[in-house]
Amino acid sequence: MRSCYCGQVSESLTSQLVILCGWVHHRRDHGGVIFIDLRDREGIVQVVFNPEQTEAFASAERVRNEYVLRIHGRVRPRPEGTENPDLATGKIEVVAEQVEILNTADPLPFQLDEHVSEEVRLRFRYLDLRRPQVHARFRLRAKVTNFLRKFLDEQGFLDIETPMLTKATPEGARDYLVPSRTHPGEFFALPQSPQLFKQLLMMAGMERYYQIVRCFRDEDLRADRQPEFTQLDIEMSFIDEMVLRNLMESMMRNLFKEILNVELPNPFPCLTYREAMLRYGSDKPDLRVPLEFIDLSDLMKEVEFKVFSQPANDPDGRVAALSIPNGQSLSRKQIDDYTSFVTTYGAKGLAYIKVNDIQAGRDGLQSPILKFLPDQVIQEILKRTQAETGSLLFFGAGKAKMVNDSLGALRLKIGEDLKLVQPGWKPLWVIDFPMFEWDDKDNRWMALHHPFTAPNVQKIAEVEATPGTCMSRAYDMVLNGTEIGGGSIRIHRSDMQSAVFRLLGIGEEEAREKFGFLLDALKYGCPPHGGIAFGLDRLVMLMTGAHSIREVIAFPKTQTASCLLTSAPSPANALQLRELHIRVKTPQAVEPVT
RNA sequence: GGAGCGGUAGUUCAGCUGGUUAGAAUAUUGCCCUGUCAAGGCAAGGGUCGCGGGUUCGAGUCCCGUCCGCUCCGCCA
Repeated sequence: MRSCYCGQVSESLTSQLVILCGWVHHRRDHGGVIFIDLRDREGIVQVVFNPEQTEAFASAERVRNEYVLRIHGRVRPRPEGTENPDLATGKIEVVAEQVEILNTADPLPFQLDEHVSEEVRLRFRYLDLRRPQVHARFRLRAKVTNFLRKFLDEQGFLDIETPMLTKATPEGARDYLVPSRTHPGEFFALPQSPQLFKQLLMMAGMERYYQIVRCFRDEDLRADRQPEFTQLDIEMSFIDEMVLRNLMESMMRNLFKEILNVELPNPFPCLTYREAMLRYGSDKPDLRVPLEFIDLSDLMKEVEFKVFSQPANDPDGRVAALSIPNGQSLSRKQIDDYTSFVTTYGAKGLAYIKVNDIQAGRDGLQSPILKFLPDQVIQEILKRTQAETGSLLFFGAGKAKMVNDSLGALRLKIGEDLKLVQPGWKPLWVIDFPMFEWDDKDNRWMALHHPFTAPNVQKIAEVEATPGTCMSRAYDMVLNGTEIGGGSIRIHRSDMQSAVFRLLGIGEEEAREKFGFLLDALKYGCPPHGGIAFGLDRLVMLMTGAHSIREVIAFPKTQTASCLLTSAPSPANALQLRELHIRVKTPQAVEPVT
């Protein structure tokens, strides 16, 4: 049907006959000569229609934007002075001899080269996807998955599929449920991840498994969270965390080298969870922002200023500062804006000190909290923060979680606002996560990672004695402030697994019911194993410079988890519901919860 | 569940402290035009101001509710 792609017509084809297929990108009708920019997957080429070619010219007059054409034409260099350096094919043009209109097109709801709202883009996603820039992201995504498959295959990993219709899990995210027709009143769950299946594959002796697999979580959406998303899921037997991390680093380094021609560091820097929280207030720090927390908790224990002294003396409290070089130039209004920004993270306010003149001591400082702090404390603050004339110090005080959340978010926002974000790629590992986190709401321990993560101690008694300080063998890979992967060495002994379930408040009976198959499998010769899962959408988002994973998912959902293209979800008809043994209570019919 | 921003022509937007017939650009349609490449010129058509209610002599504009989109908090082992 075609002899070559539009985007690949080059000078080497000069005076040859080509057959092109594609869409009318633009049409310029000069009355006596008509130009059509013909677009296909590989690019755009200019086709010229002269009146001498009567039939072709007549067709070209009828043609409109986005008509689908098949063109026979001859390649020739453009006349001198009419080359277009902005076009890859700009040195040549194709003189049309025959045109076939393969299809007409109604005027598009929007023009492909104009800015258009995401709402309209998603409703007409198939048109949005025609745009070359949008196209490019999916081409890159395909190259990424192809590279990953090749790499893992060469490393001896087996690509094995796991069920989409599976069992609901307690803990973790809300499940998407699928009613069973053959088992009235019972439901499958779509997998939040193939976690247990990949562990079972290790117990099955597969040793190295990977899968590029869709996962489902029925939670609220964000720019980097969709209800269905894709993981690169990996599991290995007879390894420890260093083997796995080294291999995964190597995979990432090779990926970035091959796809983006970028050299990632070797090895990746590695931070403990504790250090990451201390220095950045985040377990996924963006190392491109050259600002760090300065801890002041010890300094504030004795001050009379309760806002600082109280958290300083609270074991769960924290006082920390963020020093902004040249932050003095921030206006009162900007500081007010940052204050209301941190209140969304639970902060009561945002104390600050402007350093107008570092030489002038207290007189060189400007701050509403100055009067509450003794000279010696002020001197120590200035010393620790390495403040200079022009610096602005922000303070966070309160529960450690709140200080970390608010100051951590402020660090990123200021980094962006003041253009402090360094260009490039900053990957790192975060390790030594706590095994458990106390949940005040439910009054119980929660697994920070998931309940199958191995503690970094051998003895069950040790875990049970010190759940609050016990570390896990989990690791996260972070890139430019985004968590792109996480995993762990797993528990491979049933007694340890039972103990962890117990600590999490999962009783014997519930553990049997929900995870009986896992506990059984652990008894029949389970190898030590561990793995990791990467958020493929997030990874590709970063690699393409997109600001949302929706940009790298062909047909994404909106924030309320609906599809503007297909109008899913939609009501089921009565017959379907009857077969599934389901009766729907419409929202109006639901009795108010008392 | 909560906070913020937005919703006006097919599209992207403007529309001031409420006041004639709601504008621009672009797209569309017609005519003119032989070297453009976001072609150009002339002309025309195109509006449930998201939806519902309220205030007012009068509402795109003010108030209340609601729906939709986006960002964030909660949530996401």
